[in-house]
Amino acid sequence: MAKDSDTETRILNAARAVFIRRGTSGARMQEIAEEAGVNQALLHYYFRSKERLSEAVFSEAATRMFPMVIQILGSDQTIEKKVEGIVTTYLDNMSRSPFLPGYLISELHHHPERIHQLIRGVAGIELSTALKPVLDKLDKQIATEVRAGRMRRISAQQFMANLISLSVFPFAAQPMLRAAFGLDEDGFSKFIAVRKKELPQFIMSALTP
Amino acid sequence: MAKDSDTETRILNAARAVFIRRGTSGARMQEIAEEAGVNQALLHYYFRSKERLSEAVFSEAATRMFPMVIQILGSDQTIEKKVEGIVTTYLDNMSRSPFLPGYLISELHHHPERIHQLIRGVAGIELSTALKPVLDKLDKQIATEVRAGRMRRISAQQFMANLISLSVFPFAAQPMLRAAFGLDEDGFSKFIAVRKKELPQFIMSALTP
DNA sequence: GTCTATATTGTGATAGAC
DNA sequence: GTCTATCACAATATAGAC
Repeated sequence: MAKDSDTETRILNAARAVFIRRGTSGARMQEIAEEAGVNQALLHYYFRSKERLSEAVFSEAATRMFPMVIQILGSDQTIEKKVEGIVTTYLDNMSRSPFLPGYLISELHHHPERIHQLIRGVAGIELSTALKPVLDKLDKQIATEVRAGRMRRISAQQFMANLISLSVFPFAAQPMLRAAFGLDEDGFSKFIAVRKKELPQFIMSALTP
Repeated sequence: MAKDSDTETRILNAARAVFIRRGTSGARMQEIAEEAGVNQALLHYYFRSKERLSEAVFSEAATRMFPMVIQILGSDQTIEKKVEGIVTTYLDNMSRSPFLPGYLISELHHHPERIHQLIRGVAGIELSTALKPVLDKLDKQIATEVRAGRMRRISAQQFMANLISLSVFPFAAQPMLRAAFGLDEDGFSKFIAVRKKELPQFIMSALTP
């Protein structure tokens, strides 16, 4: 039911913006209150503490990041479709939320214990438990392709790490890349657009014997 | 001359550990003082403020990260040697400082203005200015290879982004990868060792027609 | 150079009126 | 549900003795 201008929703929206911008330690309840257009006491009325509010934001962010790769890599598509699916899905998603990767890396770097909070919120199980069958299935699929001479040997782990690295890192390192290449916001978007077109070919070419 | 147990050096070492672990906002002067085995007042005696101390740590970290790629990609080696050089250098360096990428991404994400501090400390010039001739030269080198039929077309920017993504991202996302793959510290090291061997082949295969 | 106070401000959280 | 006022403590920074 909750209208988009519900006080609780407005607070959560403001919290998301501030936590992602400042990080959990750098965020101030006062700034969140201002951005939500309410006073600081209301934040505690709805979320009890800064800690709980930050957990709500983190869980939501993690949920937007992790299920996709599991769903796509665990599907019954060809390797080529999976590569395209990961690249397209992540580049599109991250283009809409370009600060998500940096925020998640930052949070997990400074609060590694939060990793246990991952996925559990969305599927009720541990991340590695959810991923295990996906990796096993992918290893088998790759083995079949290798035997048919259509693919070079690579473990599902390394395969997945390469896909995510190539798709997500440019967003996580966006400030560095922009400074290094001298790109403004629009230039960076174009850089990503090129990537979206070329990355699947690049990866498939690396996988083909 | 400065002995390794100089008070100033001990403070800087402690600051490096704490800032990298907690981030600039999360770090506490008290924790740094404890880790250095001195009291809080001495931190201000040597570095005047938390801000300045954090700048010292950040500059040092940035300097350990960025010059390598410029040096290697700007050299006169073959593309293959450059790929090998980047992968080996970064994987070795990051293995020794596995928290560096996460720290730098985190800092630059929450304090993007710090980007201007980059490189200037080491070469006295802007990052993009230092990189421009390197990218131009690399573009020419790639064009030559393409004309000779030895390489697929790719821009120096995308080429460099791919190299760094594949080499650095796994360290930046270390907490996620370890949770996802169920790896302990040793398991992660082995994962990186495999990467060091396979990544150059993977990349060269992607670049070859 | 190094220490022990201490000043001063910032910040999460709560009490209580409306 | 929402506000103002305020508490309690954390954290940076400084003064001044040794």
